[in-house]
Amino acid sequence: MSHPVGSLSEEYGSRMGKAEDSLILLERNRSSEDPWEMVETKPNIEALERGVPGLYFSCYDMLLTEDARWLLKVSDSPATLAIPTNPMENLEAPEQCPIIDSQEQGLSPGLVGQEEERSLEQVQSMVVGEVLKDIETACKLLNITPDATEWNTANVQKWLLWTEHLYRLPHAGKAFQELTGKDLCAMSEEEFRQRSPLCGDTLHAHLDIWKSAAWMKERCSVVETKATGHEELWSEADSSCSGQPIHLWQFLRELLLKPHSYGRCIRWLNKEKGIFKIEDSAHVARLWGLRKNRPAMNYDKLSRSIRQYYKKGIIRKPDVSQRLVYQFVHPV
DNA sequence: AAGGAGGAGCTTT
DNA sequence: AAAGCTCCTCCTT
Repeated sequence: MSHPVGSLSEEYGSRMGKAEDSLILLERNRSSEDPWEMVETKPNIEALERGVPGLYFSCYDMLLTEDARWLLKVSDSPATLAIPTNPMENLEAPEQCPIIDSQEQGLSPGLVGQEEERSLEQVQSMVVGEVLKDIETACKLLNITPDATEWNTANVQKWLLWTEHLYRLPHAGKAFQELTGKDLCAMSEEEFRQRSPLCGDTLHAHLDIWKSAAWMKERCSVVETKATGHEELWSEADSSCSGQPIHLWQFLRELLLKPHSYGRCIRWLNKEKGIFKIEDSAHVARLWGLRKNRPAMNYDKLSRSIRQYYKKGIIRKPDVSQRLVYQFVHPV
């Protein structure tokens, strides 16, 4: 079977080939519903309304197909364009999105072949870039390392919770209790299935992708960083790497820093004055809960914590108080 | 119904 | 001890 990622690079062909099977398996198992309310199809639709002749898609969604070449043939199909987006962080600004042009450009047959090859390569490097980026985001959010072999039992549970949450899998954490990342990595797909008949294979596939990503990071992070333009990949300059537990206000700042990923749930109203609005309170609370490993987190509790900042002079209500709008006392 | 203010006791680090 | 978490009451939008 011809897979999009398989021929990506001879260097890590076999490794990625494995991950690629995992990705396809994931697609088969994934619910057709958008697994993450945070990133809806809205941006795609907006893009369409603007008449952008490009495709915005996630690596996972792309791999749904048997062959990435379909991308060259679907630009006249709006239904295909409204692809449910990747749950994590795939919606780049349009200008940063690789755009796959279609035959609308009136290419000659020969050129079409070349273009296809080029586009395919483009797509492939994008797939890898997106996967790495998604994992990086998950790591920051969960405060775990990308290398699964370094996970302790708590990290494993976090990862499980996260993956289950993303893909609406039944909770299987108990079946993997007491297991470290090393244990997990040593387990076969069959062993995964034994522990969790319902989603063991999916979890195993996901872990495989993480393993591949860690492998690739080690092997050719420089190349990939260049190729995908994601300079911040695996960067250390983040609060999640400082050792200290993250503060709520820092976490909110981080979300605000990434409007591409979180703009649908929290955004600046006035960045200069530090005024921001929580657009989706439940979602921000869920993210905070994930970050702090507090499954019972909700907006009621999160907002109580924000209100504690009033006395400390970190966050306040803006002069004209609005629902879900807060202001950093010391904007950067 | 959802959000906001703040008290109070508890937990985690 | 600090920083939240949790639960709660009362109030506002």
